[in-house]
Amino acid sequence: MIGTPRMRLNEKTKALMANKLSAAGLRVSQARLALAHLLFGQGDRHVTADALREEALAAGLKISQATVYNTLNQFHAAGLLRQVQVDQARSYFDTNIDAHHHFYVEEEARLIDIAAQEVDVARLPDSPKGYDVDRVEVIIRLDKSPKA
Amino acid sequence: MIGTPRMRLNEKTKALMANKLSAAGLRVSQARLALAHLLFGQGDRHVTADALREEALAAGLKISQATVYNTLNQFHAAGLLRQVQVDQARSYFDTNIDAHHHFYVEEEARLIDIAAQEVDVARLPDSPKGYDVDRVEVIIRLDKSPKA
DNA sequence: AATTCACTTTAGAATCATTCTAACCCAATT
DNA sequence: AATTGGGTTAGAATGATTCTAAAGTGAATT
Repeated sequence: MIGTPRMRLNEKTKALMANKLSAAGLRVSQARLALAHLLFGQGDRHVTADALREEALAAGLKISQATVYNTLNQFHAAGLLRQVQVDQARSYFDTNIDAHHHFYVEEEARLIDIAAQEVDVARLPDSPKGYDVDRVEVIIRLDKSPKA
Repeated sequence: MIGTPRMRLNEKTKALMANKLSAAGLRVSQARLALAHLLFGQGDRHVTADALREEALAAGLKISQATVYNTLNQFHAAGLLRQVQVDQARSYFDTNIDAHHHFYVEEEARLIDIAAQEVDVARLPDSPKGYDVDRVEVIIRLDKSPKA
C-alpha cells in the first residue's frame, strides 16, 4: 500500500538507501525505503513531519501520517537524522548528522546549516558534576533586515 | 477573583513589581502582579506555563490556565521574559533576559543558566544577505554521566 | 509455493500544550 | 457613580504528535 506500480525510484539510489537502512539496523520496508529516498537522495535537508508527508503524497506515495512520524522517529533513534528544536510549534529533522550549527529565520520558519568550522566556540564552562556534554548547539536567530 | 484576602504578598516586592509592570507598559492588574511576584521575586528562574500554574495554585491564587498563558506571553512580548526552546514538548520562560546561554538536561527537563562571559564564541559566519542577527543561542545538551 | 512469526503500516482515536472565543469583571477616567 | 477599554475566565478549538489495535508484509522455514 505504499508505491504505485509506475512509481519508479532511481535504482542506484534505492540500493544505497537499502544499505543505509540495513547498516542502521532497520529492516528494509517500502515506507522506509521511499522516505529514505526523499530524505537522503538530494543533499542536506530540514523537514517537518507534515512537509515530508506532503512531499510523499505529491510523489505518488500512499503513506499515512502515522508512518511518517514513526519512520522519522525510527530514523532519528537509529542516528540517521537529527532533530532540531528551534520553533515552539513543530520539530525539524535534519539529514545532516555531522556536528554543525544553524541559522533560523523565524519569520519564514526556515533553517540554514552552518558548517562546524564556521563557528569557533573557544571556551565552554565545565559541566555540572555528574553530567557530560552530549552536544553543543549554536543557533543564530535571524531577522529580515529593515528595508533601506 | 485572583487573591484570597489572607494572601499577603511582601509589600516591598509588590511595589517593585508594580513598577516593573508599569515600566514595561503593562497595566498593574492582580494577576500580573501575583505572577510577577512568583516569577521575579526569587532570582532567575525557568518555568513552564504549567509549572507556574501549579505554583500559583499552591500559593493560594485562583488563576486560570488561560491567564497564565496570556500573562507569560504578555511578559515575553514586553521584554520581561525570554522564551527558551529546547524541548519538543513545552516552552520554557526564562526570567533572565540578559544575554546568556544554557545547559539542558533532557532526562530531567532541566535548564541551567550559563553566564554570557563563560562562553566565548570567537567567530561567527556572516548572515545571509538581507538578514540580521537577532541573537546567538548556545545550548549545551547534557547527559548524566554513566555510573563509575 | 504455503506457513509462520515478528515486524510494519494504518486509520482513527487520544493526548497534550497552546490559543481562541465570547462573556463577564475590574481599573482608570469622566 | 457611570463609562469604557482593558483584563480574566471557562470551555471549546486547534494542531502537532503519539497511541491503539487491527490488518498487511517480509524473511525464514516447511
